Amino acid sequence: MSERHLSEQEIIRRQKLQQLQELNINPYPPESFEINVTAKDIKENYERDKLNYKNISIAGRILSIRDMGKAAFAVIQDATEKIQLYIKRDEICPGEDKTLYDVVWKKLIDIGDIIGVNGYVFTTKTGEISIHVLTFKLLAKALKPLPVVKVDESGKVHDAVTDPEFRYRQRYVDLIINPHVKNIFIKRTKIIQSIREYFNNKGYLEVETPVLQPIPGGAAARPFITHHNALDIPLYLRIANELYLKRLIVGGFEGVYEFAKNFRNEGIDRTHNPEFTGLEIYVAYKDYLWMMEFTEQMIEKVVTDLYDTTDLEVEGKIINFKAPFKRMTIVDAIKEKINIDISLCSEHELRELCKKHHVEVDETMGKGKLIDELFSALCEKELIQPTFIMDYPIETSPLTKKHRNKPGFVERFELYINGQEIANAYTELNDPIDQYHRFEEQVKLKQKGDDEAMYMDYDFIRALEYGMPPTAGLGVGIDRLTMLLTNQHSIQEVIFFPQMRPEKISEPETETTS
RNA sequence: GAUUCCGUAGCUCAGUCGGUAGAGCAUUACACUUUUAAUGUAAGGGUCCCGGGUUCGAGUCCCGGCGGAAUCACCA
Repeated sequence: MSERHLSEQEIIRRQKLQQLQELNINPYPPESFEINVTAKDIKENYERDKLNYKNISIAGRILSIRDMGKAAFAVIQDATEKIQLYIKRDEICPGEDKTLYDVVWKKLIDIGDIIGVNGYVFTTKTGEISIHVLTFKLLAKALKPLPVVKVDESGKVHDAVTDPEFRYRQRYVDLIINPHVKNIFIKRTKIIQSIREYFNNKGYLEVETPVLQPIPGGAAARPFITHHNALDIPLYLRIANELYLKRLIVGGFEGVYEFAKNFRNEGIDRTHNPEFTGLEIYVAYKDYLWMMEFTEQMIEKVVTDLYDTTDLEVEGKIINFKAPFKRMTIVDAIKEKINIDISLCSEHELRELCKKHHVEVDETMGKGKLIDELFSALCEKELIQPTFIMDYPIETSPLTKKHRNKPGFVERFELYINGQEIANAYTELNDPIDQYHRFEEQVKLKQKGDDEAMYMDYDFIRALEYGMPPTAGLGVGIDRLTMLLTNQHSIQEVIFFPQMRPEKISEPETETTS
């Protein structure tokens, strides 16, 4: 066991812990502390209904203390809000013994400690709704000092902890001291709840499908690989759940969806985390045109549930989420930019176009990929208002049904908002023979060295051979959608514990064991 | 993976030309019965991210590493 390096303040707090125990105060009591009110409730309703707040019980974490001789003020924060406490020595210590105030409160209670209090609500002479404390109880002693963030009269925040490394590694502290952070995550949950409600109201079934998959399918991405000892086989963490949900459509469910943690073994940046949340939904007897309406209504509902409006300011731009959204084919989107119909271009001409517009290409890229690159470079960033981009080239969409009247293209759309891809949807390919050939193409790509090409999945083909009804499917990146709807620039701000390099724990010098 | 920037007290940050390590908050002690960035007086607190190099002397300059951020690349 190595001795942990403790700061001066940490040593003092450990000494206080001992002193508390010597006073027969358990710093970590086991029993429940019953509360009957929240800080938010008090702040919102006390003025209207003062009689209801004569005998309250509330618990929270101490954020600041202002001792003033024989009385003191403190601020505690519960799950909802901050609220001020007023503590008078002679009220919490009515007898001769003033230990509880002079020693326990003034010496042994610190910022960061969690306490429960009983008392009544009143308004101070400066007009702040506060709790007049009659009794208090220590519920948990904090051994590490909490960073103190102060807000002045004008609302300006002083000494805010903004260091991203500190905030992400110690998110628990971030959530305590940066109230807006908590709000982002509450919104994230509301977004998911809103979507779930939308689906459930339509009678679709929420399901669970495997995270550990013998063949990682449904997307083009490098998987994480692991090993199952008992079966002695490799297993992959899912990169998508698409193929399993479609198997359920084959099985007779007519609407299934899943909020799925997916895993991709790729770079980490502002918009990518190795594990992220995808939502996928499949609805039988529908096509991608139906799915477009379904999607825009879903997005409009989510925004309205969240903000009671359909206009949102994101990165300084007003985005209007009122359905219907603009629709445009990928061919038209590019034509609008460079006045060339790329559906008429040969692969060689596409390559020249890419060069002309400084789009990096390599030999392995086919027609579909080149069109995709052109679109990304020329159009993507400018799609600020919600826009469906439709009818993608077939090469990059191996799970999508061929377009009903455009050879070489598929029935696929992506929804772009604020220059970001938010959703991706198809009329699903349900022709088992076509699907088999598409997989074969992917396998060829894999053999050429494309480590993101898809694997052949014979069981999925077998499922399709039993017959899958015509189906529309949709995938939504929940993290990206949350970023958009909470106006956050980085995915790390919408994931509680974003992936980071492990902290290096400096080991003190130890004797090498033989 | 490339480039740029950053790393100093528990937190937020200064640190000049290379010359004994600084402030505010927090902490400790004392005072103070309606304060609110409470106040007043005093005190303690440092692996200047790590390792080399240059130098009489390095928080500061150079090289390497570690960690983080941004941009780019990659990720349809």
